[in-house]
Amino acid sequence: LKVEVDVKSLVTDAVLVEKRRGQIAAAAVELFSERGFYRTTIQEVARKAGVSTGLIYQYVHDKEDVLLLALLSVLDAYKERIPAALDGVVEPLERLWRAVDAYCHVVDGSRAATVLAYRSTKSLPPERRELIKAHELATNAMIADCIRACIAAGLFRAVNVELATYHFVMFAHAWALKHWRLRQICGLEEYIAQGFDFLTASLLTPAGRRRYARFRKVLQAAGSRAR
Amino acid sequence: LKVEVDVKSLVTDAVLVEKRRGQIAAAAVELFSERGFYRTTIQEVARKAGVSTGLIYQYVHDKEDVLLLALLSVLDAYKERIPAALDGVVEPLERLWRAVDAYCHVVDGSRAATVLAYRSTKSLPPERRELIKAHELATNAMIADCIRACIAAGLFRAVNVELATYHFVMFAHAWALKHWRLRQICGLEEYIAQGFDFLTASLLTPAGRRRYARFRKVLQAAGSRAR
Amino acid sequence: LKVEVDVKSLVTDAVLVEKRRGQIAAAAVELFSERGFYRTTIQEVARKAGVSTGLIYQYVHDKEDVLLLALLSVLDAYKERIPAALDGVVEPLERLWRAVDAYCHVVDGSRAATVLAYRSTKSLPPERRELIKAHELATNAMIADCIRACIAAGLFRAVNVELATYHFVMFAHAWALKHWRLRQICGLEEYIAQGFDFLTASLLTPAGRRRYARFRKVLQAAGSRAR
Amino acid sequence: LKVEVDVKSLVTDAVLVEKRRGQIAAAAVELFSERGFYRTTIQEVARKAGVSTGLIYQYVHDKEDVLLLALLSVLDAYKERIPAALDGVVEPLERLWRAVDAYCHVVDGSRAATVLAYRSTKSLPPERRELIKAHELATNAMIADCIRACIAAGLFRAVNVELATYHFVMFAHAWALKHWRLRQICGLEEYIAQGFDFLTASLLTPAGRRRYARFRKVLQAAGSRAR
DNA sequence: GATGAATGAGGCTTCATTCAT
DNA sequence: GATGAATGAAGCCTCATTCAT
Repeated sequence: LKVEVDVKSLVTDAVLVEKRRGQIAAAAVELFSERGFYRTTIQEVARKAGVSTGLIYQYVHDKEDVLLLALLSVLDAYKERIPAALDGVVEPLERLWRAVDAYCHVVDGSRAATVLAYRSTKSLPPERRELIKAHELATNAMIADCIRACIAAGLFRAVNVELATYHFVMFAHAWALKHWRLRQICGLEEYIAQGFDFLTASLLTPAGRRRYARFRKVLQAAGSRAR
Repeated sequence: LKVEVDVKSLVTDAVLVEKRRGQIAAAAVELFSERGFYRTTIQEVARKAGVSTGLIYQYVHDKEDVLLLALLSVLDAYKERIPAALDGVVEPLERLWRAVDAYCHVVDGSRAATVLAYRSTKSLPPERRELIKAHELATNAMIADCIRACIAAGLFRAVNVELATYHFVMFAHAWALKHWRLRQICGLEEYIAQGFDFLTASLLTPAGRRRYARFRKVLQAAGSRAR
Repeated sequence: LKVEVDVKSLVTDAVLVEKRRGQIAAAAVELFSERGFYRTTIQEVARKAGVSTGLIYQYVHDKEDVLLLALLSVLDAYKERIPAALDGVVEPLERLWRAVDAYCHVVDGSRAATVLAYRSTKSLPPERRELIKAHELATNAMIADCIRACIAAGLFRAVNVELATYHFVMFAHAWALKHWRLRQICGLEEYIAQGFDFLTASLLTPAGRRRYARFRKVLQAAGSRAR
Repeated sequence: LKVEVDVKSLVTDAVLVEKRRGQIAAAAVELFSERGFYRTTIQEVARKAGVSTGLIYQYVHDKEDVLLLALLSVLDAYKERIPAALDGVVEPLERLWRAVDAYCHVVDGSRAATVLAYRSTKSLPPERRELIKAHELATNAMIADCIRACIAAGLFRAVNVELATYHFVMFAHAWALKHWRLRQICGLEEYIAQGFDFLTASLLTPAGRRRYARFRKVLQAAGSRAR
């Protein structure tokens, strides 16, 4: 858990701070996701984290800071998993696919936390909220970069990249936000495959289309192998 | 405000109930949107609604019921505006466009309320939550029907309709959910136009494409006329 | 209890506000005097006042506001009793004596509260503290006026009136502040008589001295009659 | 810092105990004076004293014991400074003047601490409180002795010595207690001079008056020399 | 039907004190 | 002897809900 913010702590030992905040954030994500921020008490977070109530306030200023810690720990997952998924992949279209695939899998892995972000970001004071937005933009940029590369390679039309990015982002988030319905329609892999097809169809140039056609089999084969 | 649920009221006069609930819901939407459900007190709702605290509990059982009232009043807007936008339009593609356009405008008209729905639906007890979901599905169905009509008319490919619908729905919601960023990129009309183009490109058959090409000018002309 | 300050209240009925604040202040004076401000809980104040905890916060913003109410209610006693004691008395020396006598009796009547003022004024936020100081100055002014009249009548030397006033004021307060020792030395009446003699001896002109000599008997006779 | 009480310490080395308690008391006086006893935390005292939280509890049993230490360290100042000021002076009137002058200067040197004593003594458990009272009586006795000497020398009337003492004591304390107002009226030296004049005028016999008249110049000359 | 004062349970937060290192 | 992280009881304050008028 890398928290770049100065959620001030009374404790000096940096390693310990890291460890405790990790515990607290993990417990908070779980409880806040389940019950929501306001329905969860600090006592419950403490109990689940296996520490005392007072301890939390040595590592955090506010209950709201606990929320911040929780949200950041979720966002950090994106920052780690997407680059990891892209590692070593050079072909632009494949990179985009990997990024979107990773994104959706992270979302799937912590659907409740994703929903939590939508529910609770507004519960933060403006300054904290900005931090969350910055993280989101950073994540989006990873998708946007892939799209830009596809355009540069002549595979995609020259669209407004950021708007296109939001289609992909909302598509990933929807898996969590509308999971209550989507899960009745299809599984995650199919959701990703169909969605990627759908969103990509708008973007592909004729050249891109040819490349994609060849590609798909490989990708899907890779997909089925991986799972 | 048509609340089909039995939010039990101590008052018998149906007309009065309707009126009071309208007042309460309107005040609640405003306050909940601004401050969130938990940060808003019933006393504040009462003050804004211009009634006494006690009165609210004669028309509602719970604070959660006030939330339900608020959310339903928002959802009702869709139920009214989308059909209204379709009224008298027969051409399938135009119907879809009108529906999406109306959807986005409703969202834009009460962005805060849309965000509220995402934030607060989970604060409802399961039973109430189902009600909200049902409303959402009903709204989605209006979009889905338009898509189905396009498919039937040979303008769209035979895709999974509900998945396609969600792309449109999320696109509309995104205008509220990500407004903090999107507004920096483009205005609402351009957002709708570009987004409709984008999502539609995936669906159009060659025949549909021709029709759409002709169509666009008309639609946009209509758009610029309307606004 | 006249509280000229805007300790804001959520309750609108002015009469009720007056009544409730009276209850709260009375309970607070008693408990704070006994146990001190910090050792007394709001719950205890509520119980003693015969109201619920929450009720207090409809008439007061803070626990500190309760302290303010308590202190002001004490200070108000001076504002009422001293003028009352002077009512109808014209002879300057007698007026001073009456004022000091009344002052000391008020202090004696609520010794604990007087000590409370010394203990707790600093617990108030600066703005509130100023209010208390203003009240104190107003009370002092009543003594000072009497001294000034004696000077004008040629009974007292022309000393620095305010410094002289403080000798009288501290003398009265000492009865409460050092009561643990003073009560072992003499009773209140003797304390007042000796103290007045003592402080007055410094001030009297020869003319004043003659007048005082005649006076004393009358005053003391009045004193013994009254008690 | 000589603490004659058995504030029990876990540490045996008497010199170390002395040193540590000195540190703690000094820090406590400063913080308690500023913020008050209850608003100051032990952690703050520890930080200001440059030691760890836990260490304090090796030299003190209670937070209340820290207060006791603090109050005693203040009272000790009187015990040292007043005798020092009297050293070598034999003339009774001068001795009284020196004692009062020293008293007022000590008060002035730690006005906040003087106020602290008035605010916080009641926060001590009765047994501890007695200790403080004993110290105060001891200090008073130094003044009382001077007064008694003046009476014995025929310079003062035969008044109730202890009551007279309290006039001087309250006069000194008032400089701290009412400093917010007194400082606007005069400086310390003038306060002392005028006050001494005032209180003394009541006591002097004709013989004393003559002696005092001669004396005053010397005293004031000494005063202006010293400062 | 409407009012709004009153209730009191519940949660966040502080901080004196302890204890393992 | 010293440290400082950890504990958890306690208190202020909020606010959903009730009920007498």
